[in-house]
Amino acid sequence: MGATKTEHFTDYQNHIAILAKALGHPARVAIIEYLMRVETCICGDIVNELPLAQATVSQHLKELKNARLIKGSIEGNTICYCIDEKSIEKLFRYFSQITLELKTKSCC
Amino acid sequence: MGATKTEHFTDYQNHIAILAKALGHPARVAIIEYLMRVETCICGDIVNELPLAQATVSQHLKELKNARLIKGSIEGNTICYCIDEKSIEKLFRYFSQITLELKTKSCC
DNA sequence: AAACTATATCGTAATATTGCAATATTAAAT
DNA sequence: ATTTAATATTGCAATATTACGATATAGTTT
Repeated sequence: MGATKTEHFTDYQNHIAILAKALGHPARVAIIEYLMRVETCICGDIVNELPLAQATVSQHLKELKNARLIKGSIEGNTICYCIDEKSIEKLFRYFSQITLELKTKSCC
Repeated sequence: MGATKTEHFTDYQNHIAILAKALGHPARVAIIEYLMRVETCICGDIVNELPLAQATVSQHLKELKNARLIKGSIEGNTICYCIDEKSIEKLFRYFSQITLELKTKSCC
């Protein structure tokens, strides 16, 4: 007990859940927002932007990377992070579809 | 330590995180999908639809309700659940905006 | 090479989540 | 009033997440 029973759900359901879960923490939402705000992908500086210790930020970045919401490429001494369009687009399409279908329903 | 430091983030960031977190489990994604699939809002039957015990499903429904992703109205003996448009639309707008802004950036 | 900088990993404590059996609650049917 | 049904709550074990200090790693600068 205690662990999520992923095997009972479809790949699609699991993937949406993984993406959503990765955004299920305000620090990680803040990281995405920061990456949007800066011109292109930024090298470094994410730690200074957040009210959390360096180790904690690094951990949050790792989770965003594992979910493929961001990409990081090593740029000499620093690491250049940016948003992974594909994942955001998948979420966009998901909520877009639900929003659209909801319009055809007469509900509560 | 251990608890999320919500106070350091904006209301908006916290709200997006709460909505995303609620969808951060495949069972809850499956519930949303089921509510989409059926004609209007459905009374009952959600438990039979999922590969989890009744108590577990009830808990997942509670979390979706707390995040305001679904609404439940008592209908005599059963409960009528349906998706809360406003929350889905907020997520739609969020990812819509990111997708749009990403197009204006030349990145990785 | 030694010092410095940026980021990752380890270890660990506090807290949260997941899942379920058992039990409670509430309304409907008999 | 009892029984039946649908759903919620409680209690608990297993597991995951959050946060951070300390330490490791790897590239840069001197």
